[in-house]
Amino acid sequence: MANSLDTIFAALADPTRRAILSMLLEDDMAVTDVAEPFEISLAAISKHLMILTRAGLITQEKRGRVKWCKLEPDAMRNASVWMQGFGQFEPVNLDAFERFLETELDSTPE
Amino acid sequence: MANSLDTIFAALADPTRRAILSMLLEDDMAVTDVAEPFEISLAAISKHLMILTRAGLITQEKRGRVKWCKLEPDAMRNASVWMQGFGQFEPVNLDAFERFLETELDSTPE
DNA sequence: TAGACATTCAACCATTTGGTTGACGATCCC
DNA sequence: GGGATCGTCAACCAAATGGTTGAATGTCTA
Repeated sequence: MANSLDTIFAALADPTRRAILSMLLEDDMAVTDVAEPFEISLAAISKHLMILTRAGLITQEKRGRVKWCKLEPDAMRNASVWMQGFGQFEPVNLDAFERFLETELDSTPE
Repeated sequence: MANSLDTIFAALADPTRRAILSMLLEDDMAVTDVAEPFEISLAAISKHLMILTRAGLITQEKRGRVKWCKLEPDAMRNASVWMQGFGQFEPVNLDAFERFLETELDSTPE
């Protein structure tokens, strides 16, 4: 299930993947260009991009032989909102909150 | 290094650990009481609590033979701030959450 | 003091993760 | 057509993860 808190937080737990997200904040990028600043193999980057895609944090679109990677900032919103639950509001039922986020995801257009 | 984004996000990626954090939102708890609702062993819970502690998300204080677990909501701030850098997701829609709670009450008889 | 309780430690296991390399399927362009 | 480029796949590896069980440690209490 894409966009679950599990996959989003797991995707964010890796520094390489967070760096990729930061790069994509500037602009959409081809896979090869994403890989350029890193010292690991292209295949490894490709795997990282898969994980980010499964988490819904980016989308990939192939045009010709180039696959373009695009940041999807909204995906982080659920995780962000979940985290806001700690500290900001008064004791709230976070289980209910998690269910709320799930139903919200189902109903979010696009 | 406690409180790094790596350890915080990795700690949050597990549903058991998120559930524990939610429980601690209500009140401080002893390890045994934390473990009670889960079906895994006490040792496994102890490990989860270690991970949450290393991430700085909780603290543990031993009084007598009981070790009390306490939520540290501030620790999430670093991660939260990092995430805010991505996109302008709207602030938490508390109204929507309240409506959700109402419909949930209607649909889940007790 | 002996037992019960609270918690961790140690050893172990299966699965996942993050990386490698080499081969492969597309696609562009000369 | 044929070579270069883009990206993934497959097989493999080491290390980390999440779980188990049983023994050990420390503390309370009858």
